[in-house]
Amino acid sequence: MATIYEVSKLAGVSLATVSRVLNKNTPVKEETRLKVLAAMEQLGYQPNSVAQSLASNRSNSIGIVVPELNGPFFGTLLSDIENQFRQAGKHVIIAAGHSDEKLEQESISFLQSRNCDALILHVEAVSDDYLVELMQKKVRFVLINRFVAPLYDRCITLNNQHGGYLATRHILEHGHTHIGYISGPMWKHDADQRYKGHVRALTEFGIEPSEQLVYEGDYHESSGAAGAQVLLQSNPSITALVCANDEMAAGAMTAAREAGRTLPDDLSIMGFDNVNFSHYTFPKLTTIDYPVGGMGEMAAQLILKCVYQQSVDTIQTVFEPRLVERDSIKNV
Amino acid sequence: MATIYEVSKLAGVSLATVSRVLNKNTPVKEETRLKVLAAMEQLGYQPNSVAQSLASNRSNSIGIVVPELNGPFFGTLLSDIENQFRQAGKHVIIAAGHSDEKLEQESISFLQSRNCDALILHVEAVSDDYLVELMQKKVRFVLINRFVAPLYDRCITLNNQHGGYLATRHILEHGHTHIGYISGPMWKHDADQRYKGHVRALTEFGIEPSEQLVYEGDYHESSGAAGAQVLLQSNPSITALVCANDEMAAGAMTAAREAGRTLPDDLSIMGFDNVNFSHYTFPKLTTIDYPVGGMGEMAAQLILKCVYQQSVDTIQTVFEPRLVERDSIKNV
DNA sequence: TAGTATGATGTAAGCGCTTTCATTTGTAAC
DNA sequence: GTTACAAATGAAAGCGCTTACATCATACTA
Repeated sequence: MATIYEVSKLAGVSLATVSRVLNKNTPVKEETRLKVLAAMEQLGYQPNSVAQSLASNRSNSIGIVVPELNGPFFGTLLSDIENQFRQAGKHVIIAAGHSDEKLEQESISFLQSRNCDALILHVEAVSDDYLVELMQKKVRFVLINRFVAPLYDRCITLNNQHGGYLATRHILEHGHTHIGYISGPMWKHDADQRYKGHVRALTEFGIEPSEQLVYEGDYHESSGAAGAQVLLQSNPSITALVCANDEMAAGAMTAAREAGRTLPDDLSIMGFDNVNFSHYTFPKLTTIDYPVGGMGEMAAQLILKCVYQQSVDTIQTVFEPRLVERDSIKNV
Repeated sequence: MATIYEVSKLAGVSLATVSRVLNKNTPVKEETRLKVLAAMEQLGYQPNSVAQSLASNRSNSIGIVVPELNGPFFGTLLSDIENQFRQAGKHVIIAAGHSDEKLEQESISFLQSRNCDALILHVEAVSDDYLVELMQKKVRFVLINRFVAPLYDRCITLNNQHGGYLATRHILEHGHTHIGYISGPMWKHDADQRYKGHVRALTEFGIEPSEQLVYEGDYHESSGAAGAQVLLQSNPSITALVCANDEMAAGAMTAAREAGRTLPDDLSIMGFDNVNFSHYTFPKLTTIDYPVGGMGEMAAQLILKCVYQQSVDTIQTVFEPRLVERDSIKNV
């Protein structure tokens, strides 16, 4: 592999000049520039990004922590983030946090030791204090799907409560009054907010929220199935089930059918997230769209702006969910 | 951030000694080792991986090119690869090739410029010759889901033909004789092989393969729907549909229902891949399991062995598909 | 006791770049 | 032809580490 030194020799200029045409940060006479470019071409020169990083103290890499790498939700997120950065000549390093405090912290320090210029964090188990400390240590990062007040300007969030509200309101508008709710783990902020939205909608329609009608799941398919089974058995009068995400909704569909219900006629089911498989279910799932893609892009933009000083379009930090009507909801 | 220099000063030893306790590659007296470790602890020392890379000419990073970052298939692949490397203290840099020759090449040289120690490639558009050239340039890489003869020892493949055979044989064993086939893009090696397996099974059962019964899709859901629509309309006697992947099978289900068929009674549907949403469909999809996870792990192992000289369990390069019976196939 | 092998540690030269500061060159004003 | 100033370029010092080689202490052999 040719180095900058060989290029400089061939072009008859100094190292510094080659570096300058590379970085375009200092004017170089057009004539010399062309000589240098020709030399690079001839040698098939490729800058060594590791040496660049060491010398400039910038790695042009962004670390990302997400709970899981697989799963429809994070795939989309990663894909959109990668896209943005790729266009800017940056690259992403990805680590999985598995919703575990220790693993999340490990992932973060792993990425820091990799000299990432910035981090994008979708973390759930780590405390707010830990994140605030991180900021105080001058670590540059953006938070996705989490709001921490002292970090308000680096949080990209979804209005989860409004999403939960929209979901249940839609069901109520179809005349349902006996509505089961399968929540996510309540210690997760988004699960809590979605549930709050659900309660708000019920209240607005004059229905008393009841603990009997709530099952706390873990966002996985199997807990959706378990939840549906439990709720339908103990409350046979239920005509609709609101699930805090699509995976659990899919599980609930299976369990509901096994409990003898015909979908959607005997039971309406609502999802949340609008992940890419949600129209593979039968009946096709009515759900709340979570604009993951947009949020990922926005996180990338925020970093491009704050860390790399690039000018970007307006920054938006709060995103709004949207109802996606398909076939899983029927009038009661 | 503390450097190795400060650690050496505090511990009262030389730079080299600190480096040695860090790398564990040269014996250091236990007593000194402890002194050094204590100094590191006290300073909160974290090695600078960029400097390490530059000095050692190893970046401890592995580049991965996949067609897409989202999608159930690649999510699983990435997840398993990341896991393996993470445990070994390596990290992965991911790029999307989008099944496009130019983009795939760009991704590869992007990762090379990032000084990856090795690459894992799931590429489809780039030519065999290009890959052979890459090998000749001493680029270290492993190929997933692709066989190129001169690179035989670095290809991790699935026996796609056998998978295609298993799929169709299973349908035939259920008494079907009018079987439609929705293939992937025939220029892709796996699509071609799966189809060959299909034909082999038909022949074995004494059925003449007919072009009328084949629709060439693109592996996406929509083409599965289109394929089902076309085939069922032009060949109403079809009682089973074999799809070259699960996405298209999901699309086919929707279209079949729209064409008035009841599933699985009026029409049996077979998938391929066993992606994670395949049991969200209704009826749950019978399919061919593609052991992505295992293959990703194996690719990682191969690199750990050849590039990082770690001893690993046996290396397996050809994987076998396996039938997964669910509910989408009925006797005719 | 001298001689030699062995293990532990130190010295210093890079790895391939960026960047500060100094120098040279070119241009315009006098 | 000088002088003054700006633009272009060069020289060289790092960035934080690894590693070949040199050195030194220690233990063992004869």
